[in-house]
Formats: sequence, C-alpha cells, structure tokens
Amino acid sequence: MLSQDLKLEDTASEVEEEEEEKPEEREPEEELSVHLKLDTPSELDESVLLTVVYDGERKRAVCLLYNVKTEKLFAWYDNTGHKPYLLTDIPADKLKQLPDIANNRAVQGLETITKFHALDDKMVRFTKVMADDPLTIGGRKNSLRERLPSSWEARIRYANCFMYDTKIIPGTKYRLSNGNLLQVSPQSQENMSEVAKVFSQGSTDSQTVMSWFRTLSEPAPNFRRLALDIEVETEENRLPNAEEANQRVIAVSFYGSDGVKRALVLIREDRGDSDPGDVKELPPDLQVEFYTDESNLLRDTFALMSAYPIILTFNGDNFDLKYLYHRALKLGFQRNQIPITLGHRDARLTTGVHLDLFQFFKNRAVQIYAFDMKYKEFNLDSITSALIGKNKVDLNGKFIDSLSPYELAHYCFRDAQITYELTSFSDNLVMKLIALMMRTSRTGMDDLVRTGVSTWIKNLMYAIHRERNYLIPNPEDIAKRKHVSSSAPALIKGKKYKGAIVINPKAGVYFDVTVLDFASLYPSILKEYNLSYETVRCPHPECQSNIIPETNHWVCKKRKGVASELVGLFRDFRVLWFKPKSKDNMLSKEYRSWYDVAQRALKVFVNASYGVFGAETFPFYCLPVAESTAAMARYIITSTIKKAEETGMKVLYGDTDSLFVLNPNEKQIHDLVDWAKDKLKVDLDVDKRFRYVAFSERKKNYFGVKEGGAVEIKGLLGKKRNTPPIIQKTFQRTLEELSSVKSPEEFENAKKKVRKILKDEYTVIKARKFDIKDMAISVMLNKNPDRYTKTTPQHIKAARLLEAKMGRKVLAGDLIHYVKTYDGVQPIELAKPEDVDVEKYIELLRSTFDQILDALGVDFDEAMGEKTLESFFVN
DNA sequence: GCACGCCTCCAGGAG
DNA sequence: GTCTCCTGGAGGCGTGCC
Repeated sequence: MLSQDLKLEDTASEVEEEEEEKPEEREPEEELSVHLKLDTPSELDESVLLTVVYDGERKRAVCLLYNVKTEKLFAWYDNTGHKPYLLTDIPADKLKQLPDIANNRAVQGLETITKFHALDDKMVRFTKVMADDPLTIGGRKNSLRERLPSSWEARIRYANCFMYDTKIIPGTKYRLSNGNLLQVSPQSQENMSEVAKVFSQGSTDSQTVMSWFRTLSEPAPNFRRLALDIEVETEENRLPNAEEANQRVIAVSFYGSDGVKRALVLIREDRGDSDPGDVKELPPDLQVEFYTDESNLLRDTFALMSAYPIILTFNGDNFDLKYLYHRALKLGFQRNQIPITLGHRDARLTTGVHLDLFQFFKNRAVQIYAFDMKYKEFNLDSITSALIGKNKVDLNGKFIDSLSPYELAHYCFRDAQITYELTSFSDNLVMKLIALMMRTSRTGMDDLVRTGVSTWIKNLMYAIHRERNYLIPNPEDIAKRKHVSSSAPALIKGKKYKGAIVINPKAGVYFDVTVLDFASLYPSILKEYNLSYETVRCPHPECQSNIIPETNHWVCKKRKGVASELVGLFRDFRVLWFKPKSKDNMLSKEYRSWYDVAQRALKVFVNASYGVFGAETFPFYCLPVAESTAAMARYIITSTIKKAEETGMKVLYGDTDSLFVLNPNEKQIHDLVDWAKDKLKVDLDVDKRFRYVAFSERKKNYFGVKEGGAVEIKGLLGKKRNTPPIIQKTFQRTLEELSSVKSPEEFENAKKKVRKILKDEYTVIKARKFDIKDMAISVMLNKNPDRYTKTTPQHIKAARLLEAKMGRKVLAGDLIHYVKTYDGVQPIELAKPEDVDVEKYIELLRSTFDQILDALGVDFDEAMGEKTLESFFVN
C-alpha cells in the first residue's frame, strides 16, 4: 500500500513539472489577416490554387491563384457571401433572447441545420450562428465561442473554413469566369476503367475514388519562383537580432527559376570598401550590383520580390524576411512599402507566397518518409550536401564582415542558389511533393511547409467532415466517450499505451535468411479493422462483441469509420497504383517520376496516420484507436510467428512488422503469405534475402550481408553519429572484411582479420597516433543550453566551454563536437591530442565491437590478447 | 570520504 | 509537437563500508 502511495505522489510531482515546461497556451488556430497587393481579374484561365487567406479590411476570404501560362499570381475575393460561423445546440429562439446574440450587431443571422453526429451515430439539430467577421466567432476574450455555453466548429481558422465549405482543393486548378471561381477538371491520361477495376473492392464509392484519383494523378505545373538570401553586418560571434535590426544589410542575393542571378552588395565607405576585391572567383553569369545607400538596396530587393509569385528562403521566417522588415522600418520605410507581413512565428508576403524551406525540411515526417533520412541535420549546408551534393562557400575561418564585396556577393549568392536548387533537383521534386501534399491534406502551400503531420491530417479530416455533413466533434466529445483505462500498460515508463513487439533475437550467425514483412502494417490495420475515432467503442450494443485482441475495445460492424476509409484509400492508391507504376519501365520517364512523387506524398501521409491518434494535440485524439492499432499489430505478428513455426519454419528475429526466417522454402513462404491474407487480412511480402545475418542478444541491433553483397547495419554503435570517426572507420573496415564472407568456412579467416584490425587500432589509440578530429564525438543539442536543468550531459559541458572560452553561442539544433579528456571534456575547437583520455576511447572501441563480436563468438579482451598486457609498458 | 548500485536523463536509432 | 521500443553513456543520489 505504501509503495502505491509513493508511486502516486511521484507521478503527481512529475505532472506538475511537466506543466511548468509547457509553453503558453495558444489558440489552436490563429486568425491571420493580410492585405494583399495583387491583381484581381474577372477572367483568368488555368490557375493553381496556392492558398486561401483572410483579408480583414474587405472581410472576405481570398484565393491566391497561380496562373500557369503567365506564371503570375492573382487574387480572387470571395463573392459567394460566405460568412464565418459556429454551431451551437441552443435552439434559435432561445439564442435570440441572449443579450450576447440579440445586442451583437456583428451577428449576421441564425439558421437551424442538422448534422450527422458520428460519435453517437445519429442526426443532431444545431443552430448555425453567422457573423460579420471571424473575431466575432473566436479569437477575442469576448468572442461568441467564449460566451456561449456550448459551441462546435468554432476553432477553425476562417480561411480554412471557407476552403472546406466550398470544397476547393489547394494545389489543383481553377479558372475565373465573370468574376466567379470555377474548377478546372483534372486531366488524366489513365484508362479510367482500369483504375475503376483496381479500386472496386474498397469501401469508398467509385465516384469519390475517381475524383481523388484524378486529383492525385494530374501533374503539377512549373512554379516560377525566386530564392533569396541576405547577409547582415555582424560583430564576431554574435548573431544579429532580427527584431532590433541594428546592423546594416550588406548583401541580398537572388536566384530565380527564370534564370535571374543577382547579388546586391552594400559598399561601406566607412570601412574602406572602395576596392571590391577579386572578380575571378565569381560565377560568370552572376550579376553583381553595388549600392552605397542601404535604403536603395532594400527598395530594389522589395521590388524584385514582388515580381515573383513564390519566394524561397532558408529560415526566412525567423531571420531573412523578419530582418528585412524591421530594418526597413528602421530606415524609415512605410509599412505599405514593405511586401512582408510578420506573424507570431512566420513571415508572409503581400505579393506572393513565402516558402521557408527550413520549416519544411525540419519536419520529421518529411525527413524520414520523403527523403529516407538522407540528411541528419537541419542546416542548409547539411541538407544541400546530402540531397544535391553542393555546399555553402567555405570561408576558411573568415568572418562575413571581413569579406571583400565580391567575396560577399559570392558567398551570399551561393546560399540563394542552393536554396533554390533544394526545390529544383530531381526535376523539381520538392515543388511537386509540396503540390501533392497540399492536395492530400487540403492545406495551402504556405501552411503546408510550416505545419506537421497532425495539422495535415486534421485539415483533411475537417474537409471530409464538411463534405459529408458530419459534425466536427470537439475534442471533449471524443474524450467523454472514449476515455477508458487502457488494457495493457506500456513497457516504457511515462508512455500512454503499449506499442509494438520486438522478438528477442537468437544470437549467432545465420546463413540464408529471408526477411518477410507486412506491407504498411499499421495503415492496413486501420483500414481492414475499421479503426477510427467514431468506430472504436461505438455506441451500438450489438458491436460490443467485436473485440480487438488483448484489449477491451470493440469496433463498429455497422458503419465504416472516416479515418479507416481515408487511410485505406490512400494506402491502396499507393500500393496498388502509384508505387508499381513508378517502377514500370514500360512507362515514360516523366510519368514514372510524377508517380514516384505521388507515392512518396501518400507514404508521408499514410505512415503518420496511426501516430496522431495517440497525440493529445491532435483534435481527433483517441487513445483507443492508437491502442487497438498497436494491439492488432502485436496479435498479427505473434500469430504469424506461431503459424510459421507450426509449419516448420525457424523464426530468428522480428520487430513490429517483420520476420527473419532461417532458410525457408518457397512453399512455406507462399503458404504463410496466403494464410496471413486469408486469416488476418494483411499483405505479407518477401522484403529481402540475406546471405547471412549476425545477431547479438540485443534487440534492434544486427548486421547482415544481402545476396548482392550489400551490407545492412541496424542500430549498431559503429554507425551512430555520436561514435567518434576513428571508431566508425575501424568499424567500417571490419564490415568490409565480413561482407566478403560467403560461407561458414570463410568465417574463420575473416575473424582473424578482424582481430588484427582491432589490435592495430588499439595501438594507434594508445600511442596517440591519431588526428584529433577523428576523436570528436558529435552530439546534437535538442534544446537550448539553459534548458538542461536536471543533469549536465557532456555535450552541454562542451557547449558551455565553447561559450566561456570562445564566446561562441550555441543553440538548439547545433551539433557539438567534443573529445573526452582526463578532466572531463573539451570542445574539438580547443582540444589538444595530449589531453585525450585514451582509456575512455578504448572503452568506446570495446562497446562498439562487443556488439558484433558477440555475434561472432569472439571475446574483445581475448582478441586484444597480449596487447592488453603490453599496455602496462606502453604508458 | 568513497565505492557501489540504482534510477533518471539524454541522445540516437528501428520500426 | 505522429507514436512506442531499445541501447548505451553519464549524471545524480542514497546506502553501506571503512
């Protein structure tokens, strides 16, 4: 009993601490109002809808349309009379008696409507309260949603509300006729009857399927755009403050999709800039223009920016555009002379759409699913070098401020160029990806690059609810009906529910291993088992027998769930059409490349769809959905393993959705795949075959050599970023040795070589015959240095030394490089070879190699042999 | 005062 | 601000021993 009490107390104090760290509550959807400076024609041909915003002066939603032919941006102001509104269950006649309604001149009307309440599976009557402007609905202290005792759909940003009600889809084509906005039907080159056949099995009606299909298969146009980068006068080691904007803007450069290559540079006479430096280094087609007046430089910058529909930056939200804005004000510009509007956390334009690529690439789902983790850090140099093999100009330690005007132009221009190329490589992959994700998530281009998967999925869900006349429930409505104690506790303390199963690997080396995996398992489960916020624990007594294994949750048998249907449809599009077509060599290159983008966009979406149901911040947060998905996955993998073993297969390892099977025959595989499809309704495929795999006793930790000879390393220390290069390289050499092994007999020889490699490395470290750079341990700061209050990890110690001794500021996201020394740590910048604690590095070598030596049956100390004794004399 | 064990924090990774 | 599971290093703290 006592321990129970203590436990309770502990959790209580934890919760309190958690709350302390929570940032200030914000409105879930901020109302943004911009005043655009764009032409508003009444006739316009084919144009792609980039985004919808709200104009507070004209009190209307505005669609930003990118005309495909002229490559210019136009604005269309809503002429349908659509108004902001909320729903309440208070009848209209009662509402009229409330002073908040009766005396409120902003209230434009009341209307009685009915909506389908999916949680309760019934139609419900609501009063729709319409208002003159969005702030009357919500966003102010005295808004209606704060004053009415109950309201629904009152927290949707108005521009989005408009978008959902009018069913318009960002990223697709429209035209203007007589001042009206009309959809341009997507043209598909596909054989529609073939498409219909492939997707006839699903639960979505064929018209909806076809409409989605057309939307996704239509190629995106070429987007005219301009990348911009600025440089600011800086004191050594101090980052310029974008809000104060005290320093001069010394360079702005541009790289346009239309071939514009310009650098505007400020000549600072007070600094002796009369000699612009050497012109030889410059890219030949770069046009450099000198200014002696900073205001003129900014004026020309703004003019050029305004001529493009899309402006690209890397971190423009937090720096470049913010700085330009404040600097311009400081120099005496009027607000309306600056084409930039600053929000709380972003910078938008009055003449176009600003895409901050930093925001897009730092999105984890984008990083993992769209770019296969090719880049690991979120700075421009790392991302461009990983994706396009180009880097920033190396300054060789020089500071921005000490560059000659030409050098500065060169440096600044390169940044604009690689920023642009981030969107143009692989035939404009990123622009196409953005366009497609706008369509799948019903999100405007500006929001798409700045928001995460939960917002994307939320937006789509809202749009679908409006399309089907479903009530968008308040989060409390879901919580009230679904909040039940979970069935199985999480394995990890502090987690909300139990997740996947990882099978304990059987340590050793195994030849001829086949890996089977379930194709997109979690999305398949959502689809096949009808999981959605309204179908799990539905209101029907007759469904309560339809139980998910290992839980007490039941699933609806009467109605298809919205999330289940959407995820299922997207999954099917990807698996049954776009992915196979993207690899079909019979098809044209353009066609395949477009379909590859489509399948990637769908992958991002589909893979994130399960996780959001377990995230409190998701408006459809519903723990039973996440729990049921994970439980079903556990059931599927355990029963498949059981079945496999019954048919004589030996399962060596498995993680979440995969099975490593020792030398199975074709019939065994075939039978198992059929059984899984028939009994479990999921697709089991052969993923890959290994010549051999080596497991230690650790989970998520193995290496294998595939049939073609490629080495696959999972989870091993030798591959991790925080392992020093000297050990990584040794590890690499070892694997090269092992990858050549083709039979058990060849192993003995390979083991000898591994021993030799290890011994040699041991000597190198002990004798300090290393380059200090190879000893660096690289660890990322996941938060700002002052936020580490509970402990002081080594990389923070190093970061603090950097600041104290070199005056270098470090922030969240920075990678810290340090070495281990006899008195703790030293940042690599300050480290000397004689300070290095070589014993610590031997220990790192040991733990790295233990992971593979375990599997090979070799003992580290034994491998070192006499060397360990010798070490007494070496020192 | 110090070694030791235990727990927590933190980062990086797999899926 | 999608999720959980797993490994390993180091920090931090209480305990028991000398």
